[in-house]
Amino acid sequence: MLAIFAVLKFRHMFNKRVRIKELLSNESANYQATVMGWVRTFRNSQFIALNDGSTNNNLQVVASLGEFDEPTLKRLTTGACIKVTGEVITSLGKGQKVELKASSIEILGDSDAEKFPLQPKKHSLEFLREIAHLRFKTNTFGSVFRVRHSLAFAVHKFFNDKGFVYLHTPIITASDAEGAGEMFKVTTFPLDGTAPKNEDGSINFKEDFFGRSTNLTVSGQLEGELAAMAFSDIYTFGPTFRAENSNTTRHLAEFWMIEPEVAFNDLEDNMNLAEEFIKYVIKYAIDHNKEDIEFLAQRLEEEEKQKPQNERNEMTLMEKLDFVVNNNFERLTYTEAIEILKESNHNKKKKFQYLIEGWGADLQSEHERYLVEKHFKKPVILTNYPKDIKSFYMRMNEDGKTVAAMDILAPGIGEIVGGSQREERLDRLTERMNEMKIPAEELNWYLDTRRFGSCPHAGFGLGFERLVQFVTGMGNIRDVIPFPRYPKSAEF
RNA sequence: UCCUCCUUAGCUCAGUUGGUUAGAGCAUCUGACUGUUAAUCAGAGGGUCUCCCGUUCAAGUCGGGAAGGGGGAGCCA
Repeated sequence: MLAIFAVLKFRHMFNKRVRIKELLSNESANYQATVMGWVRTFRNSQFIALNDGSTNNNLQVVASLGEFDEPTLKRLTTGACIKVTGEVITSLGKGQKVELKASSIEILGDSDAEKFPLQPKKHSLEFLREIAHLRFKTNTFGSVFRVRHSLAFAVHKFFNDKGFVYLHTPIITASDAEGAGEMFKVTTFPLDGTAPKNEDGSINFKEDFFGRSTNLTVSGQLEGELAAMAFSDIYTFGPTFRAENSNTTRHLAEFWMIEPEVAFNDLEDNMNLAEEFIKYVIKYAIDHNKEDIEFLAQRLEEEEKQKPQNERNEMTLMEKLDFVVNNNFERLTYTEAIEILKESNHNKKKKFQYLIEGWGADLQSEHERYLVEKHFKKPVILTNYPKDIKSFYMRMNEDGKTVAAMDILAPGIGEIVGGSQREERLDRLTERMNEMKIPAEELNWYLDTRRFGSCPHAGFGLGFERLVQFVTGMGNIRDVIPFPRYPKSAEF
């Protein structure tokens, strides 16, 4: 037994390192340790600020004068990767409690200081976006992506703890009838015009890889409903794709979506689930990534100082998150929202670009922002929208005019959740599909849910990147996904 | 896709009514110093002013077009 342990121990020699986060949180001193990481700065030919991505806090490595040769010291440039062994001691300087007094320094990877684009100074987010393959090495993106990880983990923990089944819905789909947006085509046909054609000149997809026209998914909802009709409680969490020519701070062509679907839930259950879910994952991030969120909050505060007084946020990032976790979301119907907007001074003084005149129109983002940021100053759940501005699968209300839909609007980013109670009555559903010219034959499999043991059910979709934006305070959605895809951009 | 603003050194930005050799801070390099905290001090190198066309004796500066980027809108998550 002992021998086995010894072998295992030696086999992992190279990785017998201490993470910097652990080393710094353990305040004891006077022990030997090995660390590996990347040089942030090298000051005074003696002090290396070393970072390994476990935290934004750097470990101060001391290379005492005269103990290391000049060629080695020359290679301690910003960005270089090194392995250091030495003694952890109580720091002789003031900026940190402990530091590592190096006895050996090994250069694992050089970094040419004249060519390495990251410097020990502030960079603009636009510049870092151009070098997205290197931006993980900065404090801001270190924090953003550690928070993103925590939120993703919390998503699974929340649903798993509630007994939901995590369902993997297909990324390549055949249905293009959902109307959720423009789709990316998936084909193995050549693009030089030689693809097989039908007599009328259209492409003959019968000869394509799947024997039919296929696309990248825009939503896993319809497939999710199939599984909810058997498991009762399911959720999906995966990539979705929209080929819309959207150039905004809150749209991506490739983004991750969370879509729970729950049998026997009505609209109110659905709202309760969504609200509980959002609060849970935010709380999880606060509890597990306090340092990162505080760093991002400070970054945001400095950014805010550049803005004129009236455009600044009243709350800090941490206050905003605490507020969301500890307060109920405001719930009101579309009809009530229209009344509030119509009677608002903003509307009467004609400050809206699109004035609210009556019932039935879709809300513009200026209206959503007014409700969330000016009127209620908290997240808002809007329900029971006019049927004409919503999807075919949403459940018709008794009034025959509205559907059991709900949108959750968050301060700063707008719509974060879109959901509904689904239309479980086959006759009503097919009627709506006819009205909206949705080809029922193509969705026969979907309609089977209503033919064989249909039941009331509800679900929602939550844009994961918008959630990450909300929690990190990042203004542009392109900065909360590692490798953003958007019109004219698919680098890395 | 529409509206709007921007593009000058590796980065962040100045650049006057069009006028000689286009500047600063940071970064980089060289040297000094050595318990520093985005170290400090001294010096040096670094520019096809995004590209194309035009107006002019003369364009970084004015006009037109293109490309790229930011912000806003629409579509939505």
